[in-house]
Amino acid sequence: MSRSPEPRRHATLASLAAELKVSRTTISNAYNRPDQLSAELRERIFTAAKRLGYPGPDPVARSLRTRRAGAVGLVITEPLNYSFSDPAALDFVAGLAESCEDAGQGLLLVAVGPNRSLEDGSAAVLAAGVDGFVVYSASDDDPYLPVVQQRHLPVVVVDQPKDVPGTSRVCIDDRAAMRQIAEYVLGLGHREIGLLTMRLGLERPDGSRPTVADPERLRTPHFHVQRERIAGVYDAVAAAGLDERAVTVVESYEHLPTSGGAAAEVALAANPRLTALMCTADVLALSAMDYLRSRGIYVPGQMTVTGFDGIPDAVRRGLTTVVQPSIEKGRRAGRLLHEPPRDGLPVIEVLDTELLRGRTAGAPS
Amino acid sequence: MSRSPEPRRHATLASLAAELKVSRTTISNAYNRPDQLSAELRERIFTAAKRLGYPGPDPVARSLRTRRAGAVGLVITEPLNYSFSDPAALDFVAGLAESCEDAGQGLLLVAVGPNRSLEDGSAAVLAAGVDGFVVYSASDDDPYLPVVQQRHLPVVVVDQPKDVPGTSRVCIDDRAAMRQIAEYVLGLGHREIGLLTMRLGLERPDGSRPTVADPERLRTPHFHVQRERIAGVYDAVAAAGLDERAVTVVESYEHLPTSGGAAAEVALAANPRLTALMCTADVLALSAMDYLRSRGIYVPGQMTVTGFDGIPDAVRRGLTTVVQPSIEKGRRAGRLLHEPPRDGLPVIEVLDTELLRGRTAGAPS
DNA sequence: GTGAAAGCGCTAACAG
DNA sequence: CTGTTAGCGCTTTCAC
Repeated sequence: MSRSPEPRRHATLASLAAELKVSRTTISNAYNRPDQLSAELRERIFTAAKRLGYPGPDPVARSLRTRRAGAVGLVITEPLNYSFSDPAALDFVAGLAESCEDAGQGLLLVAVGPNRSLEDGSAAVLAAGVDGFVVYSASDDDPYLPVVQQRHLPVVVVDQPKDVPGTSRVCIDDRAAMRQIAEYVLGLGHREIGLLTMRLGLERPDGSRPTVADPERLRTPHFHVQRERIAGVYDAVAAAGLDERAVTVVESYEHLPTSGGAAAEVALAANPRLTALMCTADVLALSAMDYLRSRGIYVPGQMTVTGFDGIPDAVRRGLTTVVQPSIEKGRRAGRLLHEPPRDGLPVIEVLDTELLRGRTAGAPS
Repeated sequence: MSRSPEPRRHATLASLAAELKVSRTTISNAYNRPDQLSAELRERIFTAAKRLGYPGPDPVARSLRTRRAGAVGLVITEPLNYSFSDPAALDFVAGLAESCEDAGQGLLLVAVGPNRSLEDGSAAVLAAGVDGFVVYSASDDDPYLPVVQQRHLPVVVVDQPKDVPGTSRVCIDDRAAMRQIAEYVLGLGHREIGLLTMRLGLERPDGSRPTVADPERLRTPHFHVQRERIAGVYDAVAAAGLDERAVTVVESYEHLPTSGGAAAEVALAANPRLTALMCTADVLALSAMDYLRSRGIYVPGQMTVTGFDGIPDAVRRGLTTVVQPSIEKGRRAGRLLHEPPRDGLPVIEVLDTELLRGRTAGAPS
């Protein structure tokens, strides 16, 4: 395989300088400070570079010298197929990517996932050539967060965990938003409500069937977001003067297209008198709707269903839900890293949500 | 803001070595070759590291030394909202991410996009600290490809462009797959076919309304994949002994949820006798179906609709389409980078596709 | 405009 | 098991 003038070994800034008999500074300037040398010389340098196959200053060496990597690390602990199948998470990533793009920064997906051991994942965090991290929706006891913090780089947390000292966060008021939609549902007259939620803890208990969560479990401190959303429902229930037992919480451990249906089934089995199924995520609600339809249960006539997130699919299908600005979350997280507040103090940005009154909630039959 | 024992400036391997009065090698070994020193010493080092806030060897410096960045660069020229709204593209990214994760490599989304100038985008490619690149579905004249090649790193191209010398590629046989589904449609008896396709060129002509593509345009060499799929239809048409004019090609420049409907409208206006709408992407087909329904045109009774990709939504809605293994494409692309063939020769991997006979194709009315 | 000197923080031989 | 010696390829004062 003979190619065109293959460079001896590998062209470097120094070899180029030697070839042209100019100083390394001059070559560096040609790439980084065009105004520091004559246009002709610059041209001559670029020509020689092309001839020698010199691709320009080595990014890694430059990073070492300038102490800037030009990239942001994104740490998502959830399995990738979780995140890539949840439109809300995806929108977040898209927003973050957009913001990075605008700032000319790369976005590095850090190889942290359930396929890998904690050790490997930590190594990946430690080995990431980035200027800062975004940690997306981690559980309160996420093992990677300490590792991220160990890097002493700027960090922005999205959604959860709450209360990471010295760290900025972008989030919504999950509790208030959920309370609002719960009040709406209660206002319609529902008194027996199923609440379908994502897993509340990092561990995956027995198998993977959804289970009814007992009050004990509802208090365990893991996923702050789910907890807050559940708390929002209880807030509304209490405000309406109802008993806590009006709510049947079902926890789904998996994140499949059918998970919501499975959870709905469990909820209805646990309490056949339910007239409303509230869900902490649209994907759950849509799946639950599919299930209900397959069972010939009419929505909203026989069953009210609500979601959370406001993903396009849900909006299209008229789901009554809470719309949260997922893309904007991503953008904000990026901006917090790219243009940190002057005073260097951590910031908490709480974004607005909106109750979307769709066609899936009505009075109980 | 007074913190706990804040390190003087910034702990480094050298400062740790000095502190502990051991050689730098020993510290390095503690992190990279645990078997090269006693367990106690290693422990002692880690303890001191924690105390000084030393996060372990600097990734960038290590990369410079080892000549490995531990990350793969992904170059997608399409606008991000394109890619993030196309489930097939997304599946590809998920597959690639999965493969990177398994290999312990990061995945760097390179800031190349329409928001940025060619110059900025090139700079991003040149500045990416990666060990190789994946270029996803670029047009034949994509301006970033030469820049990627300039880096002299391993490159894997996905789908297109074809014929990049010395570069491996993962793809499917678009032409044969499309021919197959076209033959199926023709076999049902259709003789006037609308073919809805994504944009064929990099530029965006007048505005953004879909347009009927003239034969001239069909020959312009830009997006190889679209071209091949169109060619597959013409193959089938020719094999059936029909005239080329049996096909009305409509090109959509945008990539919105409604683009397929808009293209369908244009196609039907151009030739009201159409009995089938074939699409080069499921997203187009699904949107076209929505449009048809809104116009009271029944599928497949009054209009046959077919897609391409086999995205979950399409499968769920019973679309007749070609299923391609998007996730596997991503995995393969990653593997080609992580475990390159021994002989170093470029490889072309052609993945299998499958015709899915759904519920949206029938005999013409 | 250009060059010389001094590292950025680390790892990889190779000796001891 | 530990230390010594050399850089990896680049940018950045600071003189000239």
